Amino acid sequence: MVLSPDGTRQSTPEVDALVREIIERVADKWTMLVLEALEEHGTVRFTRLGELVGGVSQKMLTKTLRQMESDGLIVRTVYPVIPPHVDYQLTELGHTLSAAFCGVWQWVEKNYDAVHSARRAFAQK
Amino acid sequence: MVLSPDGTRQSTPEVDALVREIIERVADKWTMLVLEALEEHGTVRFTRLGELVGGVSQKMLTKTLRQMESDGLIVRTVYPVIPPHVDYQLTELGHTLSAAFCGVWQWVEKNYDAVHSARRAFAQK
DNA sequence: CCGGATACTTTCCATTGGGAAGTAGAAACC
DNA sequence: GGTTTCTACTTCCCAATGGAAAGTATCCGG
Repeated sequence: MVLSPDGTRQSTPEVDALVREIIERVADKWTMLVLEALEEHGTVRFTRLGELVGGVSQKMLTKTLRQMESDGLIVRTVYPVIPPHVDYQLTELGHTLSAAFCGVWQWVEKNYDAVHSARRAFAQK
Repeated sequence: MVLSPDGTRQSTPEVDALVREIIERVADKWTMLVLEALEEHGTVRFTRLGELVGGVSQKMLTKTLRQMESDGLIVRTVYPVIPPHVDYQLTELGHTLSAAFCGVWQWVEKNYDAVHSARRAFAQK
């Protein structure tokens, strides 16, 4: 691995591409909302998760969860019973990503007033 | 405004809706990439910004920039000359959002290896 | 008078995403 | 014994979104 004198990774085109690809995956509203829901509620089943996230179609919820599972952010546990029982929870990696997003949530909670007044000001021009 | 004893805002359905709406706006790949490009390069013109972001169509770049302007994240300055000259820079609000996203960038730089190996492991099942 | 420069805007088409209905299979109800 | 129920999807159809490329406006330099 290419390292700078201070031990951090260097910014090579290859690394940039990898980082960029993850950013595009992670900067997705459903991913972010699922992350939040799981962080707040721990282990949650499919239907409940849909309710917690709110406004998500089952199709997109399934897709988002599969992606997050494949990226190592969540664990999907299937109990082979009928009716089906599947639940989801964050992995350690998922928890760390959730923590990284914490600053963004705080920013929104702190600044939504500012954004809305900016919008009003912009609207009447 | 509704405040908790500790002075933080309470989580009411109205506030949740506002926060949610901003999250959906901000959790967008182009918004995040534009934010990053402007944070790193300061004042940038349209075409250059497109190059810095990379892979963005002019249509989406325009749309993203207008949204960010309306949300008070960036300032758009038009110099009435020909050929046209327009440049963009972060507002103070934009800088604070960029700072909030800092943790996410760091997370990605630190963990993209973990994500990619999770993907490989997931792929062969 | 043609081409170049810049910041869009428009048009056309492929992809994405929402809504609703369908699927599986045992168990509980009538 | 037939029917409804329960959950986690999957599929189908259609509307909305986004990309690629071409068009627009305007002046200046050759």
